[in-house]
Amino acid sequence: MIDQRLLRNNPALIEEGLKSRGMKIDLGPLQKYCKELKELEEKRNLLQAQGNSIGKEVGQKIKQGFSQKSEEISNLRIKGNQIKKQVGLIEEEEKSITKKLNEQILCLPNLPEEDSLQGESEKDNKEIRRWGNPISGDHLKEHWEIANQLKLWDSERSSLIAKSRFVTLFNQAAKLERSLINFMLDLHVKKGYLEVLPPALVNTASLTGSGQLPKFAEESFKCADDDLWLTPTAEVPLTSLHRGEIIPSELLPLKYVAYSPCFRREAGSYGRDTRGLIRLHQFNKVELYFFSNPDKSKEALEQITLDAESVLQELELPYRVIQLCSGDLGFSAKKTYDLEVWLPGANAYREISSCSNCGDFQARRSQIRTKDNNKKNILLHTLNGSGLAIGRTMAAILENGQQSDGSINLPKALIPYFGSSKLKPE
RNA sequence: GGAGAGGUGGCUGAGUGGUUGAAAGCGGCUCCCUGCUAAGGAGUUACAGGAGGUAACUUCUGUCGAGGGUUCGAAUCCCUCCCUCUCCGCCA
Repeated sequence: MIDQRLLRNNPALIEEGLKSRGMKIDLGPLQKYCKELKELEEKRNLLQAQGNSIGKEVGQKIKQGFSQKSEEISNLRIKGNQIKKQVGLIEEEEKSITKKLNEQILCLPNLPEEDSLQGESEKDNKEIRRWGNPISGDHLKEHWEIANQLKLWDSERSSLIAKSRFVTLFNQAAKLERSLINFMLDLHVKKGYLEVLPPALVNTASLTGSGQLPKFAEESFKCADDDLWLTPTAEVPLTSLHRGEIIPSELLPLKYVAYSPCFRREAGSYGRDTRGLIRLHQFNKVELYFFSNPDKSKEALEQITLDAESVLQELELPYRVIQLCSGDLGFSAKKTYDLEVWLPGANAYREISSCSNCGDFQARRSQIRTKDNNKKNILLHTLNGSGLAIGRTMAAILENGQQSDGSINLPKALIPYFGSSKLKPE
């Protein structure tokens, strides 16, 4: 969420930030709401102070022996009632303005980092570095072709069970999925992350806190009879892990790693990536998360990105690191690096991880704070990164490890988890 | 899902309408005493937000699970919800 103080005092700065995301927005009305709210609050505090002193006065008078029915006391009562009415009116007004304000302010995205990479879209993103030696050739198959030959999964049966864009893994693929989850969790725990297994269902407050609601309701699956949604990413429960807390600065950064299934409706992507493991309604993901001191979050983003990269390196998968330009940033992000893995069958790099510094955006929505050097409460910064998306990792392993005999060579790091160095035709 | 009990400051726990933001104890902090430690003594100590001040601080508001209500005044009375514990039912 955008800082209301900034909105009151320096809306031009916000407009500039939003413009670099390609948004043109008149903040005038919002600014007006904020100012009105501030004035109403001051007015209400004043009245409440008066009301409080009347209450005290009545108490004192009664102690002195005045009767409940004496004129002095009934006069005070009348005065108190008047004040109460006025306060009630102000509160109603505050509520209605707050509602209007929230409808809009909760839909404003985060502002890009001050010295951010400017650009309109994907085409303006910048490659930061590459790793590994990508293989290529016309004979190389896409991962769903490999899957068919090795009988790794079955999409028709998945439609029978659920619908399209779900997958049911069999045999070697099921085990490989499980191996990848364990491998990634172990790797990150070794680097100092605390392992968490959060609920897969989250409430509306959690989704609002991390930025998915209210704007992207159509992207998540909602339970009909409860205030619960299927989590679209472990970023949501991890943010809410500390919602409303003030975390002592000496405990920061808090580093978490969580495995979770992720559920996305993928509304509006009907034609895209219909085959294979790239775009599904349900997929598994291992997520990295930082609660950071505000002045350390820039370094933290580099760290979380390196930690995500280390998974690809251990798995011997070539990749590149892309910095997203301002126009391509996600809703909650200030700065983002995407990791793109090489898929030789598709002859392309595909996103497999997204590492973002959200600054105080989610922290403000979720009221997660820490103390600064003067022991003042300040919002902390949150960061998240996939480490990694499991399905896409499996696709990359299949495509990169394919051999002419139809088998798949697995990365050495997986052998202890999978129990074999190859996927073999049945 | 049903029945009962409960949710108070960092912790334990008292408080059922009136200067109660809240007794007491523990813990924390400061000072004193003491060769060191232990013990002892004196004092101090909730949190959040706003306004003012460079600051120490001053001041206002709110907060006793959450949200409403009654009242001049609510931790205390009423309603709704959430959570915890015990028992029963169901279930992996």
